[in-house]
This record gives sequence, structure tokens and C-alpha cells, in this order.
Amino acid sequence: MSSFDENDAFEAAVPLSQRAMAARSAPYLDELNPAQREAVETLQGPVLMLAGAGTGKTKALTARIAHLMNQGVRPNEILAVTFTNKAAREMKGRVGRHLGEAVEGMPWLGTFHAICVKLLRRHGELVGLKSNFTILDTDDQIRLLKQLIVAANIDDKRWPARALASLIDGWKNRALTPEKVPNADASAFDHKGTELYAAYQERLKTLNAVDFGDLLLHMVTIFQTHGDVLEQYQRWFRYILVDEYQDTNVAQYLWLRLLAQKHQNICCVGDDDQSIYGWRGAEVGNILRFEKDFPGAKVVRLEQNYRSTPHILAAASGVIAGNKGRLGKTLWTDRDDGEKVRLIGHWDGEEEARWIGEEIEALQRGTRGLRSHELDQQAILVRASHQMRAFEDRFLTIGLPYKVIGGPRFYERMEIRDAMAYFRVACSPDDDLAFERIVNTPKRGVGDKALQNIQRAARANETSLLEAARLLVSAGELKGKARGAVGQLIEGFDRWRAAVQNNENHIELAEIILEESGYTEMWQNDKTPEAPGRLENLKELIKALESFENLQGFLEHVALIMDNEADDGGPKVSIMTLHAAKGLEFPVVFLPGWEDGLFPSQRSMDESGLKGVEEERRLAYVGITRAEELCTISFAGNRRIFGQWQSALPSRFIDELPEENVDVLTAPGLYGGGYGAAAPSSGMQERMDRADAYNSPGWKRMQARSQSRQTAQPTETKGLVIDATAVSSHAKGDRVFHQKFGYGTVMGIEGDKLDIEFDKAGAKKVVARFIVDAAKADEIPF
DNA sequence: TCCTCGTATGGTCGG
DNA sequence: CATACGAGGA
Repeated sequence: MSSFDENDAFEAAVPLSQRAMAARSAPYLDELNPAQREAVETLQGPVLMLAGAGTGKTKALTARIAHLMNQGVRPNEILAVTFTNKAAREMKGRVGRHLGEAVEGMPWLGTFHAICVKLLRRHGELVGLKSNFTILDTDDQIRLLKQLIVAANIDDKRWPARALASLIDGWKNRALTPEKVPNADASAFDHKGTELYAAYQERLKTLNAVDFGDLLLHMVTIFQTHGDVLEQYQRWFRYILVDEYQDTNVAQYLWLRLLAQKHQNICCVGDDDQSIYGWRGAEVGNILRFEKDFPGAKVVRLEQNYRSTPHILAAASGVIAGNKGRLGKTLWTDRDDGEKVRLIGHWDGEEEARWIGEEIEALQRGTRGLRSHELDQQAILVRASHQMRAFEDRFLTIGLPYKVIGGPRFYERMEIRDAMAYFRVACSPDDDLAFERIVNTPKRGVGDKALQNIQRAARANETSLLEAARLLVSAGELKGKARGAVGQLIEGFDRWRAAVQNNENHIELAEIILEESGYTEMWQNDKTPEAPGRLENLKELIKALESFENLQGFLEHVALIMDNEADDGGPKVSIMTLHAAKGLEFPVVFLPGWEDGLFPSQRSMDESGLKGVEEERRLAYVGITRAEELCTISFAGNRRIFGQWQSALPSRFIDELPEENVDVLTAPGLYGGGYGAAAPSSGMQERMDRADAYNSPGWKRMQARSQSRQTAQPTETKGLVIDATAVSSHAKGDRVFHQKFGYGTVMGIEGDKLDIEFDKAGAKKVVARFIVDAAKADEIPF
């Protein structure tokens, strides 16, 4: 990453300040280029570090922290905020390495949300919260809102809770409490929006709960209304660092400004070209306006890119140039040219997945005339998570190891949420939402009626649901089956709660809770194919408890951290969304699905027009700049969406790739031409012209085949002839063996694919020719 | 109260 | 295509 020549040149050309001289021996400074060094050494006053993709931003940030400490600043005087847990973790690790010791000493390095939780636990009473408030996730939030909508006699079909949730989130992102919602928004949600918002906040208060947006909103409110508290922290946090500043929303911006007002020692790092979170309230305006907000701010541009080849860089720059109102940076690199960005069109999404799979294997073996790359050096970045399926299907059938990053989250699985609900009630008995979730899970004969009874009693006596249930049980007001079962459940919670308070071993306790409540048993008795997997997940959950001191600590962690990173064994190809890829880099990157409507996404364009397209374009920029050596963009002419075949045109962003940095590939034998062959000798603009493509013979042929494929029963798919005997040689219930997944039982047959419940790997769909009878498994020399 | 089946309906992106 | 929900029967 670094070059000594550079530093020599710098030292010769630029007179060093005394401080720099004094710190000259510090190794973290020697590794920096001039711009990075300036950003690191300007400790006093506001600094905006405009850091392009791959310009060593994290390095500069961590060096700055190290430098602060070197100058005698204590770790707890530094407030360092990031957006994602991933970024926080990485920074912790890097700072730790700089200092050569544990970073326990940096208590205020974390995400906005994590830091706000910490503050709110201390000062929550100023907004009516007890310090043990619970944090609702999106699911809880929606269910709560739905209750309120129904209670207000509004048709929740026409006015869905989801819509209300995003409306309220939007207000919270803009730091608007119910009283502050502008009149212009009064007509929102059938003119009931503001009213429902206020009701929701009230409800949260009585539940002693907050949602994600509240974490910021409440802290801003406290800072604005309690000068003494604000001042305390202004004095405390002498130095503030903010990562990904382009992604801050208004509430976060206000929060930062309030804290930095006094000493103005704030260093914001960001890249306006990588602002991709507008949909959740991010305001690029915050970064564009920095110099106005903090007069006298020093702006440092990091423009030397250490990550990508010139072709990749130029392609990315070409695309992003289409955006207006940028701060503007000119990225450069001294690396060798390398490969051009590769562009290829496919017949449909499955072809695309097949081609990419083969390409990945070829690159792994090094048979493309290119450097060979292990699987963990390669990544597929998609726009929308549903695109991942095609790749998973394909990779499963060819046995290509992959991992999905940020896929369906572990903690969002039903069984995990259920188990967590038990833990939540055990820790805080008035967590009504959690109680409601599990009071009839497993089935205890508590139906709608019984639950309504409990809720009525809770309202009448102003108690939690648990206490209300206790009353009803002892008063004998619950009927038959429910009575004994609920009584038993309450006894259980009393016991478990006592155990929590006695600080008994929380891991054993968790197991006991799941055992005694009958929850584990419920899944053991369940005969659906998912059940074993769910039990497995529960074990996983128990294992996760090991790294925490107690249940409360664990619950807090889970509320804020939702990523799962169970990673076992060998190298794997990564599949993730473009959003999840921000901040990462890979030698080899595939960018599939560049079709208008998918990318840029139709929805984004419909909802936000030009602004939407610009954000999508930044997403394209982020995608391309993830690649170090080889970047391959592809699109498919046809894709099935909702089970319907739909044809699409290549993305407009493809037109924006500079011709001289792109190699147009043709996929041999796919559809005898198509885009690549339409006009091989002319320039790329023409070759890739969307109107031309639409009228080209290749396109027509694609259309025609698209029609026939909808109805036809193709005997040939994906260029491979299906072996009829392979299909018929397995029957439902057969024991079979698969090289990668091991032994399993055939649950169903669908053409050439078999639904198999593997003993170890769970339910999978696998092509028949990869399967042998279990009895014959030993004979096969794998 | 529970369970099953049918229908409708919807799919960015995350702390 | 997948899931979510409502209606209806056990």
C-alpha cells in the first residue's frame, strides 16, 4: 500500500511542521502519503477528509486516532462514530494493532446507534424512559403500528403498517418529534399520520421501549432541552471523528453538530460519490455543506487510489461523471493498466449465473490467461437480494463453495426470535411484546379470546401482560386448557427471573428456559423438513451466549447487531448486495444484472426520479470500485420475476462506461450473436446502443425464444441434455448420497431437480445427475 | 382453538 | 415464486 519513495519526495518538497518533526519517528505517519498525512496531523479545528474509493481512508482515520493518543489525548476523550458494526469492528481492530494492545480503552468508538444506546441508558429518564428500556426491531415496530391502526378503525389493507412505519422513520430521520411534523405532512396516511405517530410514541413510552430511530431522536431532544447534559458531553468528547459522513441523516447531523459546537474539533470522513443510503434518510447535503457549517474547515482530498487498476478506475469515473453537483475528485493510481472492464450479455438470468460460475472456476484454476484467484478473492455483487438465488441454485448444483453475506439474518429467524422473546420476558417481565409473542408458542390453548382477556385486564389494572395473566389465573378467569398452561408458564418465568437475578450461569439458564417452556420439544415433535435446521439454530444461539457475561448483555447486543458470520472452513466465493459491499474490496468482482429497471431499479426511479437515478449511479460507482484487478459487468435479456418471464434492456449505466476501458465479450454458443455480434467492428456505444440492440436479430431471436420457453417443455436447458434415466432412477423416499452434502432422503422430484432433505446440510434442490443411491456411495471413488 | 388450504399480493437497500 | 393472510372445517 505504501511507498517510501513518496514519503521521501514529500519530505523534500514540503517543510515539515515542528509537530510532524517531533512525531517523525512514529511508524503510522511514515506509512502515509502527503494528503493522508495532512488529514492526520491537522488535529485542531474542523476537518473534512474527502476520501475517494480505495484511497486509504480507514488507514488515515486510524492513524489519526493513534496520533491523537500520541499527543496525549486520552482514549475516552475521543468520540469515533461509524455507520455499520463491521466498520466499527474493523476500526477497533486496526487501532488496537496500532497501539499494540487491547482497545478496551476506547469506550466511545461505535455506531451511532450503539453510542446513543449507551447515552440513553444514562439519561433516558429525561424523555420518560427507564434505563432498562427495550429496543424494538422492525418487526416489533410493524406489529405495534398495526395494532394502533386497527385500534383507530382504519382499514389496514388500504393503509398498511409498513407505509406508516416508513413515514414515521422518515420523520425521525429528520429529527421531527410528533409536535414538530410540518403542516405540509398533515395529509399523510389518510390525514391520520401525525396522530398515529403521537399515539405510537405514547405507546412506546408505556412499553418502556424505543425503535431504532428513537435512539437518535431522543438524544437530540435531550441535548436540545438539557443544556447541562449537552455541555457535559461537549467537554467530555474533545475530539470527534465521523466515518461515512455522506450517509448521515438530519438527526445524526444535529447530534454531531450539538456535540462539536463548543470545541469544533470534528473530523468527518466521507465521499459524496458513495452516498447510497438516501432511502433511509441520508442527506448528501450534509457533506456538501460542511464548510458552511464549520467555518474555517480544512478540506483534504485523498485522491491516490491504491486499490484498482487504471481501467477499473476510469470506468468508474466515467459512470459517476454523469452525476451533477458533486464535490469532485480526480482519482489516480500508479498501478499498471491491467485488464479492461469486461462486459457481457446473456440470454437469461440462469445463463448469466452459469457463465459466472464457470468463469469463477476458470479463474480459480488460472486457465483464462489471467492470474489465478482463490475463491475468497472473488465476489458477486448484486443490486437486489433476490438476484442471489440464481447463483445459489447454480453453485449448489456444481458444488462451488459460496457464502452469502448479509443474507437472511440469523436473528430474524422465527425460532431465534421466539427464543429471544423468552429471554426478554425472563429479564424484564413487563416486555409485553415479547410476552405476546410466546404466550401461545408452543401452543398452550391461548387463542385470540384468551389473549384479549389478558390485554383487557392489563389495561384495567395498568399492569404488564404477565401480571395481568397472573391475576386472571389466580382469579380463575381463564378457561380450561389455557388456565393450567398459562399458570405454569408464569411459574416458569418466576423461576427463570429469580435465576437471572441470582446471576446464575446464563448459558445453562437459557437451555433450561427453552427446555422447561416446551419450546425445544415443540420443534423436536415437528415433522416438517425445517425442524432439524431450527433446532440446529437454537444450539447455535446457545453457543453465541458464551461470549457474553449475562443474558441482558446478550439481548442488547442482538438488538443492535444483526449480522451473522458463521464461517467454516475453506475459501468461498462471496455473494452480497452492492450495499453490503461498501467498504470491501476483492481482486475479482462480478456485477450481474445491469438491466434498466433492475439496476437502476425501477422503484428508485419512480419514487425519487433523477435523484433516484443519481443514487443508483453512485451504487454503480461503488460496485466497480470494489474491484482490484478484474471487473466483469453483465446483463441478461430475460429474467423471471414473480414467475413471469420479462425481458429487459441493458442498463443505461452500460452506455456510460468509457469505450476505451471496456472489453465486450461474447458468450459463445448462447444465442448465436446478440449484442456482441450486432456490429462487431463499430464502437461500443453503437454496439451497446439499446435501441439498436432492441431491433437487432439477436434481440428478436431472444424475444421469440422467450415466448416459446414460457409454454414449452424444453428437453434441453442450459446446454445440457437431461438424462432421462437419471430422473427416473430415484423415487420419493430413497436414500441418496451427494458429494458435497452427504447422505439424505428424497422428498420430491421436479423434472431434473430433486428435493432432498440432507442429514447434515438440510433441505436442498439438486440436479439428479449429481446424486447416487446411498447404497452405491461407497463404490464411487470421489 | 387449531390447522389446512386457497387466494391474493408483493420483491431494493439496514441499524 | 414465496409468503402472508383469511376463510372454513376438524
